[in-house]
Amino acid sequence: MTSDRRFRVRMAPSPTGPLHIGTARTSLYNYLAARHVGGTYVLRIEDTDVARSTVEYERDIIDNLHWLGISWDEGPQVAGGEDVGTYGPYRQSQRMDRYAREADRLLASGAAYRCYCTAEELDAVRRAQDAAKEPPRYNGRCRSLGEEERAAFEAEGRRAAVRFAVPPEKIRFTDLIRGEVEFDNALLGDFVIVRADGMPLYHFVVVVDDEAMEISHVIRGEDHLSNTPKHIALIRALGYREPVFGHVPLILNADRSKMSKRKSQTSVTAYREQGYLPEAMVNFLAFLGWSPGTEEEVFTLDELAARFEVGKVHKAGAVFDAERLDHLNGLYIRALADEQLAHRLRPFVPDALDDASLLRVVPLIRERLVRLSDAGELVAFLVETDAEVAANYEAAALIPKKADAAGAAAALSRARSVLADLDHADFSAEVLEERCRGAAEALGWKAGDFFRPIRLAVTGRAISPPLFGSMELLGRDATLARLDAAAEKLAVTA
RNA sequence: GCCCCCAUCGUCUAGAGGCCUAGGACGCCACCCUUUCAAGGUGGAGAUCAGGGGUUCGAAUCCCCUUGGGGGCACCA
Repeated sequence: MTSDRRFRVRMAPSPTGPLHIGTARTSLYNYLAARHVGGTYVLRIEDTDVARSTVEYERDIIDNLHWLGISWDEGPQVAGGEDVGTYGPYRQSQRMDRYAREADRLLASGAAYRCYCTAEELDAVRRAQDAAKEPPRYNGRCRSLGEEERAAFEAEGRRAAVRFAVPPEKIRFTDLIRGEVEFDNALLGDFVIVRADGMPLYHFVVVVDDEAMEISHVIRGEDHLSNTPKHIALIRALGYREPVFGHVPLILNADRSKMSKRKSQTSVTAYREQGYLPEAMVNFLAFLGWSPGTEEEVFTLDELAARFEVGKVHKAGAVFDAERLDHLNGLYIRALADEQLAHRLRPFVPDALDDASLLRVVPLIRERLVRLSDAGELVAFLVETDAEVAANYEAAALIPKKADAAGAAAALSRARSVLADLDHADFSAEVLEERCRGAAEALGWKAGDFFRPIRLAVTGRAISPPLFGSMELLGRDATLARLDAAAEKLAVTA
C-alpha cells in the first residue's frame, strides 16, 4: 500500500469543457499533497476524445489553474504550448503509438480480444438485460471467436474494437481516504479499451500513462472509485506497478447530487469573471472536504501546503455553499492594500475612471465589496454625466417623509449655498461633513434626513459610498451642478 | 436491477471511548455603532451526533442491521 517510490502525482483534465470547480479542487488537493512532501506534480491533458477536445478548453483549464496559483513541474504550461518534463509527450493525443503497442501486448497475451459487435447489437443486448432486470454488461459473445468466425466478420466489413477480458477475481486495495475497499470483478463485463476506429479509451490510457509517467499516487474524484478495480486488473495484466489510490469526495449541488452545470455554476472562469479572488477560491475549495483539525480557517496557498494531508480528507461529499465563498471573498478583499485592490478592480470598473481616481475611491468602497464586480455600481456616479445621474432617480424620492416638496427644495438650496461657500481647497470630506451637519442643525433637520436627498442628488442612488468622501472625489463643480439639477427636478414636479 | 461509498446544527466542519450538558465558521435573528449600504462589535436561536440493536464501567466516536443519500455499471472522461 505505501509506496516507496518518489512521490509523483498528476491531474488529468479532459479539454472537453471549461475548468470545472470539482476538477479545480481535485487539482488543488494533488498540488497540496505534492507540495507537502516535496513531490512532483504533473499535468497531463486527456484529449483522446478528439471530437470533443479543443485547444480553447485546454487554454481555459491551464489559464484558470494558473490563476488559482496552482503550478506543476511537468506538462504543458500554456495551451497548445511546449511540454516541460522528461516523461512527455503530456497530451494523450500525442501518445497513440504507446497505446497501440500496449494494446497489442494485451492482444498477444490473450488478456484482450477483438470484438466485432456493432453498436446496434450491443444496444439490443443491453435492452434485453434491462428488461430481464439483469446488470447491463457485455455478454462476451466475441470472447472466444474462432479464426473462421473472425474472418467472416472481417469479410462483412466489420471493424474490431479491442476488449479487455476481465479476470473474474476479487480486487481489494487500500484507499488513502476510504481505507480497505473490495470489489468483485466477476460482476464486470469485458470493457472496450480501443474503439473500432482505433482510438484508445479512458480506462486503458490512464493506466498506461500513469505507469509511463511513474505516477505513485492517484488522487481523483470519488466517481472513479468503482472504476479502480478495472484499472487494477489492467495494471496486473500489463505487469505494471500499482499506484496508491485516494478518492476524494464529490462537490455537491444544493440537493446533494454531484455538482453539475445544470444546477450550479461550475466553471472556474465564471467565478473569476464575477470578481472572486483566487486566494478566496483556493481557501474555500480546500475546506470543502478537508480541514486542518483546528478552528483556523483562513489560509494562504503556502499555509495550506504546509498543513495539508490527504489522509485527513473527508469521506462524505460537500455541498458548494456560495454564501460561504462570498464571505471569504469579502474577507480577502478587505485585507488587500489600496494599490493592490485598485489593481485588481481595474477590469471591473469603467475605463473612464482613471487610475488615480480609482485608487482614491478604493477606501470608500472596499468594505462594501463582496465581489470585485460589485465595484462597478458603486463607482458609477464618478463617471456618469450630471444628466445621467439626475435621470437615475425620481424627483419624489428627494422629498423626505416628514417634509413636502417646498421643504425639500429649501433644504437642497441650503445645502447648495453652504457648499458653494467652499472653494476647491476646502472641498474635503471633513469640511463637507462639518458644514452639512451645521446646515442640518440650523434647519432643525435630523442629519440623516438632510443627507438622504443630497446623496440622491450627488450620486443618483439611495445607496452609495460615504457621502462626503464621494463629494470630495466628485469635486466642487460637479457636486454643485448635481445639486442644481436636483433642485430643478423638484421645481418641475412642484 | 447489481456493485461500491457515505451519514455531527440549513451549509462547511471540530470531534479519532471519558476533556461533549457536542466547539467553530457561514447563513439567520436581536441589539450596539452609524449619513445610506456595508463593515465591525455583542448576544441569541439552531444537532436527543439518521434510526435501532449491541460491545464497554462509559460511545458522536467500535461492531451489526435498517433507513436515507451519493457514485458507478458506455466503442464519454
